[in-house]
Amino acid sequence: MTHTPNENVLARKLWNAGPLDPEDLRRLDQVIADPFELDAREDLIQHGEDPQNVHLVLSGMVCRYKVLPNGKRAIVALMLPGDICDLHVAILGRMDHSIGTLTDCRLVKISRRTIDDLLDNHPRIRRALFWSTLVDEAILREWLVNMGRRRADQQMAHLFCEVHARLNAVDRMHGALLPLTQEELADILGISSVHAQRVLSGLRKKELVTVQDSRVALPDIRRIREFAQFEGDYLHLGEAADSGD
Amino acid sequence: MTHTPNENVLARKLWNAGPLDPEDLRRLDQVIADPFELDAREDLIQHGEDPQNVHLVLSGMVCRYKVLPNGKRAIVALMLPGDICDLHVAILGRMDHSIGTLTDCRLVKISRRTIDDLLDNHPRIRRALFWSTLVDEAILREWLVNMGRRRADQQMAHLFCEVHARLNAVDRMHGALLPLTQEELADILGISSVHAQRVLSGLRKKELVTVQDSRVALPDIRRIREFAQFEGDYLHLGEAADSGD
DNA sequence: CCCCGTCCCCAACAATTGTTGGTTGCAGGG
DNA sequence: CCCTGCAACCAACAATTGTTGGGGACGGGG
Repeated sequence: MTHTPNENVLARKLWNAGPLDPEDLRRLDQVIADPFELDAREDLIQHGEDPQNVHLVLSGMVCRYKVLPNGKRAIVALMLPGDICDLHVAILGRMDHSIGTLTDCRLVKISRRTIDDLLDNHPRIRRALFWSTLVDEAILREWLVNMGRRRADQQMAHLFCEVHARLNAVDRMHGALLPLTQEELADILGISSVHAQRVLSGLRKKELVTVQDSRVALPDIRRIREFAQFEGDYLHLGEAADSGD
Repeated sequence: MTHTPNENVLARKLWNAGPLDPEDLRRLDQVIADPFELDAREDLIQHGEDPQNVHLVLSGMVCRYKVLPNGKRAIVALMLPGDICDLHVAILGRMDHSIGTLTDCRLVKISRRTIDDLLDNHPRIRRALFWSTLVDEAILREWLVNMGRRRADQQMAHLFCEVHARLNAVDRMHGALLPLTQEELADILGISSVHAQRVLSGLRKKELVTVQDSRVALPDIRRIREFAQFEGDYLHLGEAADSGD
C-alpha cells in the first residue's frame, strides 16, 4: 500500500519518505498550483548566476550539467517529475553548475517564502524534503560508483534501472524511459556518443532494452537488473524500488 | 582576514561559511571535547547498518566507499579534518555505503542530541552545517565531472588541487597531501592501481608533484592548477580557495 | 520540391586504460 | 637472522574507449 493519495507528483514523491497528513497534501497542492511550460534544451539557470527561485519538475526531464573549457559536457544529475532543484540554494549563492531542460517540461517556481513555510510549519514535509536531498546525494554517489567501477554496458543498464525505479516511485503508469539523444546519454555516462551507440546496440542485441524513436523500454526488469547488478537500496524507496513494476 | 579564531578544526571549517560568535565557538569547543583514536583501515560503519552517531574528523583521512559484487571498490568521498559524516543520517536509516579510515585518525562521536541542539539553538552554526552539506554535494558533482570528462592525469591533478584547497581552508600549516597508497588513489579516481602508478609518475616527470614515502606535495600550485583546469568555485570557500597557499 | 540540420548508425584506426606477471625495497614477526 | 606481506614499480599484451569520417533517415523551412 504505497498508493499515494492523489495526482500531485510532489506529494507522490514525498510520500516515499513516509505518510503525510491531509493538511500537508492540501499545502502541496497549493505549491504546484501555478505551473509553466518550457521547451527542451532551455536553461533554467546558468553557472555563475545567483539563483532566485527553487524549481519543481512536474513533467519532463531536467538535468544539472557542467561544461568544461575544452567544450565537453558532463551531466551530473537527472531531475524527474516530483524532483526539486536546490532546496537550500540560497545558502551557497553563486551557482557552480547549470540546470537545463532535456525535454519539453512543465515546471513550477517555488518562492523562498513558500520553502521557508514548508520547512518551518510542516514537520512531515520538512522531513520528507530532507529525505529527498539525502537521496539525491546517494544517487550522486551511485553514479560515481557506476562510472568508476562498472563496464559501460552495465553502467548504462544501471542508469536505465535507476530511472525506471525513480519514475515508478512517482507514477506507476509512466510512459517510456529516457527520451534522450545518444549524445545526452553519453554525457550522463561519461563516454563518447559513438561508444554510447555501440553499447546501446549491444544491450538491444541482448534484448535487455528496446528502443523506439529514441525512447527506451525495459522488457524484462528482472533480467536487466541482474545484468546491471542493480541494488535499489540507495534510492531509499522501500519496497517500491524492488517491485518489478 | 579569513583567519579562524582558534585551533578547533570544526570551527575553522564552519568559519568558511561565514563568521561565528564567541558563543558559537564555545559550543563547538564542547562538541570536540572528547575525541578518540582509530587506526588506519578501520570501518566506522558498514553498508546496511543503522547509524547511531554522527562522526567528526579531527585529524587524518576518512572515506566513504562501496564494494561491488565483483570485489572492486569505489571511494566516493574523502573526509578531511573538520568534516562531518552524515549530519542527517537518522532520516535515511540503513546505510547505503560504508565509511572507513584511510589513515590513523582522531575522531569525535557526536550524539543526535548534540546535533539537534546545534541545529535548533545556534542559527549561525545551523547555517554553516547546511553550507557544508551543500559543499559536500558540490564536490560529489565535481568528482563526477572529473571521472567522466577529464583525462586521468588531469583528473588526478585536479584531485590533488582539491585536497590542497580543502586542507588549506582548515589548516594553513597542513603537512603533506594524501598519505594514500596508489590503490586507494586508484579507487578514488576510478582507474586501476597500475594506471594510477603510470599517471602519477607522469605527473612527477612533469614536475607537477613530488612524492616522498607515499605523500604528495605540490611544488607549484599555479602550474598544477592550470594543468588540471582547476576552478575552485565549487568549494565555495571565498578567496581562500584561490590563494596559492 | 529541395535544402539543411540533426540524429542514428557504422567502420577503421588511434589512444587510453586494464590485466597479468613479474622485481625490488622495506618493515615487522618469529 | 630469515621469512613474509605489502606497496611501489615496470613491461608486454589485451581490452575498452575515443576519434574521425562517413552514409542514411527524417522533419522543418523556404
